[in-house]
Amino acid sequence: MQANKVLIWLKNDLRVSDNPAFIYALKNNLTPIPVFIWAPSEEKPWEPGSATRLWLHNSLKALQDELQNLGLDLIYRLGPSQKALEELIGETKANLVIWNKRYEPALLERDKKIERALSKQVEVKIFNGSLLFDPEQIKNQQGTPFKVFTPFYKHLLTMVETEIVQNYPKQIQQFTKNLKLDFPKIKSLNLSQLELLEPNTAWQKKWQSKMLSYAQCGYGSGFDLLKNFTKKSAGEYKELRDRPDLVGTSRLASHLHFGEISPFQIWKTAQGHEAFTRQLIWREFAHYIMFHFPDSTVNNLKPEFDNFPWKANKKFLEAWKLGQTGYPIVDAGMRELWETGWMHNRTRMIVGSFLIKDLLIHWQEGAKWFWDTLFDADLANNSMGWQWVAGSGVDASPFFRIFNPMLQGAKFDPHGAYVRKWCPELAKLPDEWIHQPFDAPPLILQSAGVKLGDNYPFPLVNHDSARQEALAGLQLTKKS
DNA sequence: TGAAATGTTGGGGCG
DNA sequence: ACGCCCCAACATTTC
Repeated sequence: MQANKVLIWLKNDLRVSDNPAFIYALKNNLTPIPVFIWAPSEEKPWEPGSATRLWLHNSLKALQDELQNLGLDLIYRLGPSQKALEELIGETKANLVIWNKRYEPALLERDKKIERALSKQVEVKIFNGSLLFDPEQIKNQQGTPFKVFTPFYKHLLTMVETEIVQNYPKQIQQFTKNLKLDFPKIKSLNLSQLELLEPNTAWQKKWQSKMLSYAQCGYGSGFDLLKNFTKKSAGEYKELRDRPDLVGTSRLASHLHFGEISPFQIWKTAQGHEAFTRQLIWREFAHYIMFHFPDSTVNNLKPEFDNFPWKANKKFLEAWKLGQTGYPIVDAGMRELWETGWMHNRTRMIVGSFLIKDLLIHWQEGAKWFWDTLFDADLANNSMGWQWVAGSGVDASPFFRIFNPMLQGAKFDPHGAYVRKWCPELAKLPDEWIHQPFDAPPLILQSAGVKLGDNYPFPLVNHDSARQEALAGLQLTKKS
């Protein structure tokens, strides 16, 4: 007897293990037909950025291999998503369509429409494959959404324990033994026909090939990363995670974002390393806030910040993007991002504070740049991170908490190794001046080969006076 | 998941 | 010996 066929509409769940949609199909002896549909315009206003496309291309390639080992093909189509799905239903005679949710506001809305439309002809099932808990499940005692992290965290901790004990592990291997697959012939585009890698200019092409060398995609490399991290670094995570000059973080963010690995798998594997697993709950919190406050990806959660006298200084913004602000720790971070598609979390906070509170540029500009250049660009995390730094979000850092780039540098990059790596023109400066070349005696600069205004820029602004200006601007938000 | 400004304390130098 | 000042070290408040 032929098994019934089920369309699995893949999104940011590019794995087979612990993937609720695949598990459902295999548990019920259905032949899964995995489909990926490229429809970037449906994600507006946050269409996939440049780094996202590169990672996605490679991640799909990795998944395709993984699926082929199971005897499955990955079908590629172009959007509109609804049309593509309806055509596939016709071609495959599938009577069930399933997918794992995405929580971005535009996609939640799109998928609701598609669910309504498809339900007229087939059964539709929707799972959560990317969060420990669906944001809809979680309410405080008053029945309203949590707005502060700590109570949210405590609330989730108890739920996570129960959930893991009851439902984990959900490895696909349990189900593949009895697979009797008869995968149908269906026409599909090639991955390259999706044109995820279509640079417009020569420099984009160069940027791409450089960036691709940093993109180790797929379930396998993600899981290796996790295992190594748990074995070697997780114990020191609490002490080292704030040190951009050392390797102290897991670097799992992009794997998690694209669903190459599930949050449960990470939780389970890293269990007991509280400082680390706590970060997973921050990710939950970010998605939770985005779900309950969908316009927080574009608007201040605290509306009084609309009154802040932001500056639209293109020159400053460009200098920030390229790592030419004259503040070494800021420039090192921005150059690391541009070069590798990743930036250390501590440096993300420093460059964010600098853009907002020293250059007085709106956090949306920073969010857009990160969105385009980060491999791990994730709408929930990105929006929460930037609103946190700006002080305009829920449970955010207060605006007046302004990072001093020299002190942050001295504290978290004490020997300047991080700065020396990404700003080689400063490499010969002694530790004492590495985070503030503009204060160094001329002779020291000279012997280190640093020529301010020539091979390294003068500071765009003076931190002390910029800070005063930011605090004055804060007063304006309190009026009216 | 700051930093600066301001306040307090206590030890030591010194008249 | 004593009071006074200085200032480092630490604590508290403020932005």
